[in-house]
Amino acid sequence: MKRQSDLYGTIWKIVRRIPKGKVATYGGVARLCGFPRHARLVGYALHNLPHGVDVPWQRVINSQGKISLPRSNGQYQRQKSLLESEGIVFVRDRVPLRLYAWSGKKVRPK
DNA sequence: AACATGACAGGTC
DNA sequence: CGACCTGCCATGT
Repeated sequence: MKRQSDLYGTIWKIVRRIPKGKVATYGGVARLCGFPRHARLVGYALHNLPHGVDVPWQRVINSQGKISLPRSNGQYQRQKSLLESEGIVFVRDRVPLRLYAWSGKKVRPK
């Protein structure tokens, strides 16, 4: 199989480091991977996540602290349930900042 | 090679 | 806080 970009592997590796009971943002994961501004790639990597691999994809949410999956088709509820079963609390569909694994500090090298 | 897409983020209004 | 626009960059057609 064509070894997809190592980027995905790196991303999955970082996502695996998000402790249970905590969450991280796409941008944050990208930053820790050493690829600032590749937030969309993180989403892409998780979307292409093969079944069976041990990656807590549900712990990654967007910068607004919300789930980035469509409410239709049960996708949204599925992720929410997984997080709640790990102790994550939602306040008006948002995860409190105190539950973030890493501070969402931004790096603006520009 | 050109163009469209996306599980995003940041800034503006 | 919400709606909108712009920047990003790997992927797929």
